Amino acid sequence: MTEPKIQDVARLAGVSPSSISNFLNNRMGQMRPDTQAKIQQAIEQLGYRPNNAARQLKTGVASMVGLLVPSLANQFFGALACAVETAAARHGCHVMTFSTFRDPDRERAVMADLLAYGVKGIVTGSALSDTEHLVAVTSRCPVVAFDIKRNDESHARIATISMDNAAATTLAVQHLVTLGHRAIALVTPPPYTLNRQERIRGFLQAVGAAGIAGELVIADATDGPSDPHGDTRLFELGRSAAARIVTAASRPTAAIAINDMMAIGIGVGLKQLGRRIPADISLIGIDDIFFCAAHDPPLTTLRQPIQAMADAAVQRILAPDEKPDGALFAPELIVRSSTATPPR
Amino acid sequence: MTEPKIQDVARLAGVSPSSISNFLNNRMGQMRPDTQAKIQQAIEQLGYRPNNAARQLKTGVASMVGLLVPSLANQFFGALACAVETAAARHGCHVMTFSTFRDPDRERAVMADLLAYGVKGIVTGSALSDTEHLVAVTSRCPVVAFDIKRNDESHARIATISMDNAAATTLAVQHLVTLGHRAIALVTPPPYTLNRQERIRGFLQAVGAAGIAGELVIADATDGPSDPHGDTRLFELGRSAAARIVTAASRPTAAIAINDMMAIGIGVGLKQLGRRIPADISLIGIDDIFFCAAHDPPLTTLRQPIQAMADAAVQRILAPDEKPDGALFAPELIVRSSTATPPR
DNA sequence: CTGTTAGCGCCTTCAT
DNA sequence: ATGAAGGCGCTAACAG
Repeated sequence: MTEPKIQDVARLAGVSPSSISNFLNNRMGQMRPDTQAKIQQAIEQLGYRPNNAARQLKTGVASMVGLLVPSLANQFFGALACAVETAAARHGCHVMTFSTFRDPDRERAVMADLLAYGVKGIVTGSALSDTEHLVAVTSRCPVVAFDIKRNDESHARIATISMDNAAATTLAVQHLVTLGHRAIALVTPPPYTLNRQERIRGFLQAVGAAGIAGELVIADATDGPSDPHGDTRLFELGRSAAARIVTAASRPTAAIAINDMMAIGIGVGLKQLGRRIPADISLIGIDDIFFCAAHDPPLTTLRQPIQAMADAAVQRILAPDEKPDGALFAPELIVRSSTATPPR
Repeated sequence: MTEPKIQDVARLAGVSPSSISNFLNNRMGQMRPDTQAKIQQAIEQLGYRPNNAARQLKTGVASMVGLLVPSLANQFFGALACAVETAAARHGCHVMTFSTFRDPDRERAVMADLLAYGVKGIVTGSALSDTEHLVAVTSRCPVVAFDIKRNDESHARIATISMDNAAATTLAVQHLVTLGHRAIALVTPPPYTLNRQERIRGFLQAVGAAGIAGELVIADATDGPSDPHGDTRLFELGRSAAARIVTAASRPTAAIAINDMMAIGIGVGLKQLGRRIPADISLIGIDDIFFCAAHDPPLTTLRQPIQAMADAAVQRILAPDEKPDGALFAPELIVRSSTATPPR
């Protein structure tokens, strides 16, 4: 239970602690090979590992970046966390992840915890419930946001990573139009976030450009069970929205969901209503979470390039001098089996 | 970018640093209320947060536990990470999570990283690819495993948290037998882990006790794409195993999958073969991941009490003196719509 | 090329 | 009830 320290290694190797330190930090510029060998052997013999706390205290920086997500139990954010971990590893960094459960107080608290750990920067995939507070954090370390509510001047110091949300819905509409659809619905929760607003804008624009009917279905259910993990709510919202798609005035033959979770809910709702997908109605999601492939039928979707986005987010923090890797990331249309030509 | 330190607070509050320290550690025994108030105000005014690295260096322990999972992109382990985070929070602890991607070298490396951070203990949900190494780690800090390959004497120092795996399959069989099934298949990858062996044992035993036919389908595909995230492989294995269920000599009218991911794959495969669930064949999974509810039809499953298990794992590390909270956790049968009476 | 030294920010006796 | 002092393990000058 008592770890060997740098002095123990130095003693065993017959050199001074600073040589060990140099060795550990790859400052081998002027070190004789035999010294290196001795050090290496002493380290292994003792099973020595440098104490991160001491190192951090001395250097002032941890080799950690912080990550905030609504919940790791949410498939999308689990995948995001995985991508961020991979991205950080490329820079020799570790990731400390916190779930906020969409609780503003908890969000504030874990931000403070992250700061106390001396993280090099914070990536947040959690909605910004308290903009003021987040902005304050930027004075302590770089902050990169994946989801942002507004995009005004107060966020100048918050870097934003985003897919081209308008392009996603535009591509979806174009795919559907090519298939022959003339009336399409977009199903979304209330557009509180910029992401959603952009998706709506892209939808409206594409539908207008194609000269077809666009039906906006805002699914809002305050009666649902509270949902700290963020999965259930969207799913349920989608399921209950299915009826509104079916009864919409413009008689849509296809539905675009604000994301895959909602699409899956819509799929279940539609089937309960006796509609077949895609024979009666086509369905498209956004994100490309794993279960799109397992859905019945496999779900056509617009894939978010999560790894590329995570790479960019981490790069903004750990290598801010490199060229900012693109502003908006392009969604990729993944055609599976939930879209087809409209009935009749 | 430069954090206030304890001295700054002391100066502003007009007291000594140690009073601040006492305040921070709730050693308020002899402190005058007005002093406390001054300190409190100074802290808020400066936005002061104690430096974790310094605290840890001094006290020797971090308030962190480590968590190893194959990948957070895997739904089950995302949920597990979430549960562990919640459990640790109850003890005022944070969690540092690493994905191993089932790479033994990486597993070793991140274990070492965790040790270097001075974690209080390590929870591993990753298969033990290198038992020797893990055992070595137990001399540095407590280790709790969720999934273990063997259970021999060498693991005496590794605490194990497990659902009663045999009970899960037994319950599944009993549920099916009650429904009227007389021939049941268990579909599993090769039983490399104790978990799987136990599930098989429970299955065989229950099937024998009921006097019905039990078909063991070992799905083994080395030709599949490598799958660092662990989702795809099981899904694909399930899908390709569907044909073997259908053609099995005992003509099973129901299938139990080793877990939900595989069950979902089996479901897709069965449908591709033209079989309806549950009309033609019943299907049961194990775990109760979120998508069971979204599956078509909603999947009957044996729920793992993840939160209770996470609580127990964390307790073993952070409060080892309390009574060990049960050895085996009971699975809970969640009946949805994928099971019904057999055809004819 | 390697050893010596002086803290990093905090906590913990021990005095006061 | 509060202040002073030493050191946790490591790194980064600077000596030698």
